[in-house]
Amino acid sequence: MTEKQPPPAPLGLALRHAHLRAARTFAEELRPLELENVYAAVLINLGLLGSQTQRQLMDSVGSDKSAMVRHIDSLESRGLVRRRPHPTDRRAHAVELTDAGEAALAEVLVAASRTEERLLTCLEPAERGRFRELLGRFAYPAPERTCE
Amino acid sequence: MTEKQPPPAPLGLALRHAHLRAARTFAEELRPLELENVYAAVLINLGLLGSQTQRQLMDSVGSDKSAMVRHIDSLESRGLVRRRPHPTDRRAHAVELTDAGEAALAEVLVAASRTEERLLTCLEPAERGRFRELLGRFAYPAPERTCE
DNA sequence: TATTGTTATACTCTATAACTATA
DNA sequence: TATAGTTATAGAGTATAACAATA
Repeated sequence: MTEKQPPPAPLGLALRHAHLRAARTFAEELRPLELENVYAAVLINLGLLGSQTQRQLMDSVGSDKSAMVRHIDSLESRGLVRRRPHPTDRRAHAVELTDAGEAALAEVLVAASRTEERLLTCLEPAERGRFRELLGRFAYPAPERTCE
Repeated sequence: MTEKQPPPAPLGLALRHAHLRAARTFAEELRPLELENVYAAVLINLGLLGSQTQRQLMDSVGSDKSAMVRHIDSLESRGLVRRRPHPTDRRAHAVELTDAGEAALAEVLVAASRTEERLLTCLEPAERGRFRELLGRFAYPAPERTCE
């Protein structure tokens, strides 16, 4: 096989590898909790932002709406979240953490911070904040015309 | 629903959104070619690195080995790649681009560079190289003990 | 013994579309 | 008319395991 130095990987491939690496590390850290990455992401979002509609959770977690129905079903059957009537929109559900969900979230946050610590050892301490900041703007572009 | 300012997203979630955004943009640019992202990634890798085993392609594209079998099957049935006997390892296949594959690759590279241009408009020109560099080290950590 | 590629399985996600009840 | 949530479907990916040929 040809043995060349790998040229700079295409941006999309680098993002795929970065995401795979992060997802695998997170999955390892979550294994003792018997929680999958997506479920952990839902709990984290509910913890950060409080009660959310399924629509909001879709957007913040990045799953589509039928997947989100199943995720909430699973989390609800495990007693970690509950669906409540939305106070102003009768079509929507307000999904919120139960007490068991709050407890699970605390463990998830520990797993998440251990994950980030492991992932970021690749970068110099001074670079870590810069990377997060650039990644944040790349991942969540402001809806201005500078960013289509 | 609670209306707080979103705190800095967890690293893993930001990577997921970043990858989703890139994958969707790339899929849009690839639509006229009737090629899916993974197939394009295989072609790009073959173009960059020359003939590769399926094992090598798995690693560089990030698919598992049974998925890679199907990808190569599809690309081969479209006449874009061919499997050749590996010169030194008789278990392995040397996967290489056909002439039609080289032609398709040229179009894929145009789509890829348009994609990157669109994606990176979120960042100031001066930040783009920095982001790629940090992302590259994050995604492809050197196998030293500084990076587990 | 370990690895490359192949096949098969079960499970999950994605994309799509319909449907309801609301807005 | 559009949206939130639900359900159903087909297609593709993932994870796992087995297997043959070869290292």
